[in-house]
Amino acid sequence: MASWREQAVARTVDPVRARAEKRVQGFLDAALELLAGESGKDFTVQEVVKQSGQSLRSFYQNFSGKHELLLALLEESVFKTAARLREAIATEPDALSRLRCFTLEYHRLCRPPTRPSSPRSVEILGMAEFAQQLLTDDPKEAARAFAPIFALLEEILDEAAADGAVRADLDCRAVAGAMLQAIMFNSFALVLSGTPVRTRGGDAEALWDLLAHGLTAEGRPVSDGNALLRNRDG
Amino acid sequence: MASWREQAVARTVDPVRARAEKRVQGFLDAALELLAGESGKDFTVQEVVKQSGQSLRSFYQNFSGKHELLLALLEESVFKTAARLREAIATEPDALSRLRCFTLEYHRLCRPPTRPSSPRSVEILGMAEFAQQLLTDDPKEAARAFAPIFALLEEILDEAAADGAVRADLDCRAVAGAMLQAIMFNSFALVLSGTPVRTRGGDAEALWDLLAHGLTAEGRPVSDGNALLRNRDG
DNA sequence: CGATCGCGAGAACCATATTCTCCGATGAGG
DNA sequence: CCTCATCGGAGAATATGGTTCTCGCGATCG
Repeated sequence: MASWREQAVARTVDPVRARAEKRVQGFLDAALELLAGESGKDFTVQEVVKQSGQSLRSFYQNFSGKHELLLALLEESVFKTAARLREAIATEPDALSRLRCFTLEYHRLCRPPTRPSSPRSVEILGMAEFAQQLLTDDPKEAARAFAPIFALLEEILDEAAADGAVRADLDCRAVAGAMLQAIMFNSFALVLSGTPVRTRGGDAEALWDLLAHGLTAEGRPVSDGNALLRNRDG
Repeated sequence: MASWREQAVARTVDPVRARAEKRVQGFLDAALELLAGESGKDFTVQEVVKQSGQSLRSFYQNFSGKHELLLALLEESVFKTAARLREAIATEPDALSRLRCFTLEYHRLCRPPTRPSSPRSVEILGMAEFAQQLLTDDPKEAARAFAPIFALLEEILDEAAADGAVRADLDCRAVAGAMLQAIMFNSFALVLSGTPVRTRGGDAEALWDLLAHGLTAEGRPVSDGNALLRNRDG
């Protein structure tokens, strides 16, 4: 085989690729800094370029456009988040507890920081708008981007179903989708109900309660951990 | 009282206002046509102007900007939708049936038409993106815009709670918010689960099943009407 | 009749994404 | 060391879409 040719090519190509990836990472980091900054989302390509100390041309050489940058950020964010969630649920004893833990923790990660100075809780935040756009404009890409978290949740659901912790007749795939969207966009629910931005607390538990009593076989006890639901006038 | 002065003023102002409202309606109708057209959302202000046969200046005289046009469209759409839902649930015998009917019907209205040639099912469709933006950028306005539908759902929930058809410890306001967002953005759930665009059918019932078993007291029978849930590999 | 106002036509302006053009630096080959 | 090609930096140019401004005509009102 003529692998010597490949080798020769590789010798020139590899360093180039390495530099390219460093550049890409530079843009990604710059974008993250801007997301973390007070300007929040709505950063412009020019800002990313300036922040990264690189050039506009470099940007469009490494990314086909802003869209691709955002997609890369989203995928990175989802990947890290999935890893973090895996850690978080690792210590839970049974499938139902893991399910609850997943719900509460992911809900927390999808929430804007209570203190604006919170330590870079997640980078997803500014991505929310883009994520929504992707979900409507490019379902295929969106599904791929969220696959890590989705797979994790589906795993847990399958376990729970196998354990008999949740109803056996559930379509785990469909339910995982419903749960993910319910958790990610729970803030919409709060807004729709006119809940002022404070009075935040217990909403994760309320969501879990709603989901759990929909997931749990009728007579079965539920690992609530608390009963924070209160009546409207209470 | 100096109502004669108001009268005098009114005599000049009223026709002006009337013409203004006709103009506004013209822009609204034009926008709806564009939404219905194949170009779908993403219409530009210029297109609306051209379609309406009016002038750009008129537009910015009647609307403070594109944002306000979209807001008006959304409010109109929500209002009509709420009315339609009220009709739809009117014939249902009990609160729980009304709840189920509301869920299925609103889900249907929030769904892109299965046949692209469906008779202008709802105008909300193209508004989805704007609605999301409003929900994140201007919670107060968003809550106001969706108030008609929200109020309707809360009514039904209160009735259901009074009837003992759903758990008594539910915070109806919070649950209404969660239900609305779950229904409106159920398409996100399908996308996240990687469901291809076909295979659509039964997802409204699946959602209702999930919600109902979370809303219904444990041992209580549920007005399912069907049991379309199937296992993933089924 | 004349002044005022509404509004059509469209140019002008601004912000952003995207592309293009020029040019210097760097590194390989002679 | 010299030469040349490629990489990539700086930033001008272009495209699009929202928003504002200017002009002028015609209707309406006093």
